[in-house]
Amino acid sequence: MKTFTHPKLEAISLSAVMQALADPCRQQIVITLKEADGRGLACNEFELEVSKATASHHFETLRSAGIIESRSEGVKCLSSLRENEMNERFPGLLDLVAAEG
Amino acid sequence: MKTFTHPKLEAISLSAVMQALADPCRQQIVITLKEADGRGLACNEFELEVSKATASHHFETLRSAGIIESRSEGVKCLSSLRENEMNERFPGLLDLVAAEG
DNA sequence: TTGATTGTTCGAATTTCATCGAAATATTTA
DNA sequence: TAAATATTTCGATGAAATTCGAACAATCAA
Repeated sequence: MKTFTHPKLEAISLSAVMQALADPCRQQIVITLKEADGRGLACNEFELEVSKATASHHFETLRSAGIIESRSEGVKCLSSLRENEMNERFPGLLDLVAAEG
Repeated sequence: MKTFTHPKLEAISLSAVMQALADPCRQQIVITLKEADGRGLACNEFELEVSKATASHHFETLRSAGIIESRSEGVKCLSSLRENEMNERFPGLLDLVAAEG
């Protein structure tokens, strides 16, 4: 069973977050997660036009930047937005991304 | 006399803006411009720890992303934030950067 | 236990990015 | 006109990011 690590709120850097959110594929992930409204989504619930290896990389990028959190559940990996924390650290930022969807 | 081109408001993309703002050196430029409160600043008024060639590249990146505008004045190049336009297109985004300063 | 499903990790190819020194350009000043 | 100043452009380099296929690992279902 794979476990994921997530940075603490204070350790989240603007540079890493901006970098992560600059990619259209990762923006799409954030938009889809926002629509899911807190429910954790598995990788195949995102309509991404990249290989699973690439998708996995994008989730890792968003996770290490502090934007999403992931947990294993059975054979799946459920991801969700760290929306409250992101709004505390960078108010309004996720909304800007969602507004592009 | 060098003239600069600036993208129209509608042509400003979130990806390009995020990408531009992900770099610490460019964040510093934005912070300094915000403090200048609308006054155009020449390159040497920023305390950047990079060569002039690199600095020029960073200004170009911010310019083509739509974040700053530049104009030649004599031998200098004065840059300023496109703050009103950025606040219209991506409300609050520049403030998030400034808050890191 | 065999197979199907889900996702990660590895290794490699390609592209993009940050950086610099040197040369070029434009403007002002002497 | 020559020198000084401010910045861009060029060409190169090394580092980082994106992408993929293939191999691997874990779980579930038959």
